[in-house]
Amino acid sequence: MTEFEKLADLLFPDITKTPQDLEAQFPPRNLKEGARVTRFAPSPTGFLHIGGLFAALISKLNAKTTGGVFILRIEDTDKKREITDGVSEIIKGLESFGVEIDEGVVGFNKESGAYGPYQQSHRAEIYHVIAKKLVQEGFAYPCFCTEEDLTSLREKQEKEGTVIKGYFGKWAKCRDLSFEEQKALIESGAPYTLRFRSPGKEENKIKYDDLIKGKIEMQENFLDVVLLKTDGIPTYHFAHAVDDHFMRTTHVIRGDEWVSSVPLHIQLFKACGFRVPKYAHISPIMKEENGGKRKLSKRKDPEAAVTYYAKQGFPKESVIEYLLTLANSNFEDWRRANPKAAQSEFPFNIKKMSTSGALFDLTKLIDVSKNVISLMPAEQVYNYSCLWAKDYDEEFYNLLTRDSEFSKRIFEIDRDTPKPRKDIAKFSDVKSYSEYFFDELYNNDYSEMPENITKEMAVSVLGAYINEYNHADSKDEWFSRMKSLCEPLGFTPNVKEYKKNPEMFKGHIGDLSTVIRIAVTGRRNTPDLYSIMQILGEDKTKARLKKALDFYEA
RNA sequence: GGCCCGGUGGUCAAGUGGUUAAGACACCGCCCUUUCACGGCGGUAACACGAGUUCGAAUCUCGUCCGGGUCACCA
Repeated sequence: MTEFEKLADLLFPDITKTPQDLEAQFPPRNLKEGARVTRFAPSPTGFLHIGGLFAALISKLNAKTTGGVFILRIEDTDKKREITDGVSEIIKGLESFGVEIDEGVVGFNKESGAYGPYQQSHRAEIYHVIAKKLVQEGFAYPCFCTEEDLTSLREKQEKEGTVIKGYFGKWAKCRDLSFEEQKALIESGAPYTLRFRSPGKEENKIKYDDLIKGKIEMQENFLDVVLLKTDGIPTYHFAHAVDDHFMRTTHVIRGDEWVSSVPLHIQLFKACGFRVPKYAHISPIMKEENGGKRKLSKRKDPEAAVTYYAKQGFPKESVIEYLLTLANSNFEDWRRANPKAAQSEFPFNIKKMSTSGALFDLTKLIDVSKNVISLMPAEQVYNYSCLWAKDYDEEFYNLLTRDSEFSKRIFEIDRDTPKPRKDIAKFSDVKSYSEYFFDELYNNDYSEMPENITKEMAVSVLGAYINEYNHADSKDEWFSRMKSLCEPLGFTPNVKEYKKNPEMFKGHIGDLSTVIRIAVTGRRNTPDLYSIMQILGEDKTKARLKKALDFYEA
């Protein structure tokens, strides 16, 4: 028995399983050639970042387009960061954007799949089996340095001006402790971490091919990083290697803050005897702040949280649609060619992802969202609006649902046409878009009336129109009637004619309809007036016209 | 500071030695039009800088500058 093996037994007396047992327990997946296994592995902070959603989406797409598997794993190795039920928040977030989890943590205390547990806090034994093997092979050793030791080490390195800081070479005090020293310390009950005995050399370079960033050459890792913390829980690096190996992840897709640890990760996979997965590092979504770019921040930027979009009333389809435009620049071309195709049909290609971080563009999101909503059937817009209002504007919710048939007709205006209107970008826009349909919200003081329309004009137009109004008119009849009203009142039905000789008329058909429009809706700008009056109904329309007439006559 | 990545209009971006340097959003103008929206047409606006290599550089090389990331018993 070598001293490494003796040390391993001393460190992990209870571990009897072997790496081979784990290999057998978590065998290679039986998937078709080219199928990718991806995963999203957040820590349960109870906060789903838009960048996290983005990474999850990309991972999901990669699995889906190749017939693979998308896993949700929870990285809860840091108790300090964890909050109560942060897991549900993440699952809910993913679900509410339609990013479906194939395997892993699928609900509160619920897992599905044969490669679990999927929550790192439940995988202690698995990590220890591999840690033991590393010790046996000399790839890991116990380190008894305290936090104070490490702080003073850093200070010394600072003072000496060492270019590279960290635990390595002559600084790695515990790396070359003799077995007797280690044994004595362990038996004395001294706390220790387990460190990687890096086989790397400072002067070596390694190369790897990132699916997004391309070929990258970096210095080899030679730092003896911590694998297991004092409490026996693994650090991210170690957990990453063990989990992604035994979950048989083929493609690790994550934020690009990780590229600098790739050399470490590759080394770790190799030391463990694992096959190195493919890496794809996604650039973060940024925000502009006084001329500079910075990552969207959880603390400072409300739009960093995925819940922000729900609060604003952006449909999930819009957020995903926007994210897809950022992900693959040919998405918009595809969308133009396939306006009604489901997002899932887009042939996503991870190699087409941009290598640098995009600024989040709310204006673009709004545009994308208007398009998305304009193509939804009225019923769906109505349902979504109700869902939103129920949570964020109860009063409006009550109005919307009071007479659902009536409300739905509002959304039908100019909808199923080749050129649908694009008034609504988010459901919080619906109230102001539709308020004049509801007496409770309609509060007309006629202040919108343009200045060129005098009181006398308003009175004559309204007076004549009320007499002529016929609710049974078809749209064409209705408009003809408006036109025929023009001449007796000194208006012209022909706008061009008016523009040629403005002095000959009091106004044109547009001015006339403006008077009616403001009387009925209180606005200068609305969708098709005929539709509005039809929806409002004869009584209400007439009452509003009459009320306006009274106002101008007074 | 070391290491890594990146810099094409305000934003997202095509582009891999020869292009009038695409397209989308935003902005402006015109047209359509009963208003608005939609739609159509047009416009303003970009290869960070400096040296090379080459007949020829946004594209290749080097340097400079700027931006981002990372250097924990956090992920």
